[in-house]
Amino acid sequence: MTETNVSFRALSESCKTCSLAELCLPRGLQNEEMQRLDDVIKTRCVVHSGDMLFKEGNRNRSIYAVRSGSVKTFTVMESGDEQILGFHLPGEIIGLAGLDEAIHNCSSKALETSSICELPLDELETICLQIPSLQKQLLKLISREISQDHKMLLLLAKKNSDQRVATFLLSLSGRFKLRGLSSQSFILSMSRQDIANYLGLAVETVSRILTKLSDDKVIDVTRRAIQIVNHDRLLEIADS
Amino acid sequence: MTETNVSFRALSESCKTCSLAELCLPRGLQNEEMQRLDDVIKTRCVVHSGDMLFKEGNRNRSIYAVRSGSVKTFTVMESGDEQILGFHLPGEIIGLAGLDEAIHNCSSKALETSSICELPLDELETICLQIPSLQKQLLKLISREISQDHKMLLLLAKKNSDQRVATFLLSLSGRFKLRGLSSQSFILSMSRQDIANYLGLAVETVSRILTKLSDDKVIDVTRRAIQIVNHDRLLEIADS
DNA sequence: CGGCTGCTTGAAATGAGTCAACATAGGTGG
DNA sequence: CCACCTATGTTGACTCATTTCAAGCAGCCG
Repeated sequence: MTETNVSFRALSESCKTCSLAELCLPRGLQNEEMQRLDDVIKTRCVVHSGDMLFKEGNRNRSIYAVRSGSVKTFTVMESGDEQILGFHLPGEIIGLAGLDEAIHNCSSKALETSSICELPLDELETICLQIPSLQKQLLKLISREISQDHKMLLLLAKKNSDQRVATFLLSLSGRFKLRGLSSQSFILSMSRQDIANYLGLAVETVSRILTKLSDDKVIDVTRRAIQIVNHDRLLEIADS
Repeated sequence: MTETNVSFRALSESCKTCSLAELCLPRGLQNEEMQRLDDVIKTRCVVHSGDMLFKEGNRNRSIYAVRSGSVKTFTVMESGDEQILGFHLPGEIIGLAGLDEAIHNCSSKALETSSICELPLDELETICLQIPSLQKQLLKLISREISQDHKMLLLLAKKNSDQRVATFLLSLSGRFKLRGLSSQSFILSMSRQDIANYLGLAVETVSRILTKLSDDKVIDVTRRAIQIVNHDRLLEIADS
């Protein structure tokens, strides 16, 4: 299910504070330049929970922008089980890894009904040559992805289970806030299993920690609805 | 200690198979284009074991190429202890994270006497606008960094200590081979402490596993000298 | 030749995983 | 619309891999 003629301007205005917007907004692109960007966006597709966006091994030099909803990216190990590499909210860009092989080296699946835009990289690169500030922004975006991954490496290498879950909740909270949504209360679009997988823990551990945090009045948990009651304490736990 | 006038051509020819070379070689740049690249390289500096290359928080939009020797990159946590993000061999490029803030968000320290080249990003970007293939290469390079980090996330989230150490040795082995060095026997430039830190393990665990691998005739360990005796078995252990 | 740092080894402690049972919500079909 | 069924999530008891603590060893530098 795809529609054409999605405007980059409309896209970026729908989430002014996020990666996607930054791709074109910060340097104040000219109208003509904007038009060029708009032309790049070939398709916008709507996917439903469980649908695959792209698959590891797909020959497709594109990146994708999440417009609404949320998705996860993951790789599948030889053993068959998956490792989740990230959860992606509206305005975030995915598919930045594996551009070197022109083959996606991770897969992406929708966590709920989501709207996604595809940006063919070849065309994006061409436009970057014409709009210097756009090239800069693209580099920044990718660089930020690396920084994010580094934070995750630290989490997995050094933090214990309490710290991991607390850090995870704070990360989501911060990202919701950035998008003008409540940082205090939000709905998890991913299962406990997905959270556990992402954080390198067992489902049972995640469940226990959420229960503990709830008992301690740090958060309030009702199924997938999270309310952060004591933000400071959560921060304390995350960085112990 | 810096010298000027380091040629990109010389640089890339000294390690034909690695990231640095790929930055300019694959598309067959013209001589004139090569000259532009050469001009970008401002300084080449020689650092000694323990010297800092760049520091977290430094305001410096540059990336660095390891010409000889080896370095580690790491962040320092609130608690004060460091998390090593990667070890970097000749031909590899570092400093790709944090370009978004124009501030290094990790530090880098030499593991042995090493020669490093600095590439100011602003100038590199300018040249990218003039040489389209260079822009492509730069993107590929950064993208590969992300792929590498994703492999590491998987390692930390899913692999046990045996698998981690085996994977680490195989990674080094493969990278040495890529550089025309022996993939069978090599010297570790990093301490057990650094390996443990990088792999999210305790020093003692790393030591024990190396001893066990040695007892099992999979590798031969003499202090920091490693010899891979049974490569297939090591692969088996890494992916179990 | 000390003394230092890096490495190894053993024994004990523990955090998180595994296994198993149970609870609950949401979806499906009678 | 209700009853059932399956998914997902929770909880408890036990196990085990890895860490921690402690001690000893070996190479290396001044």
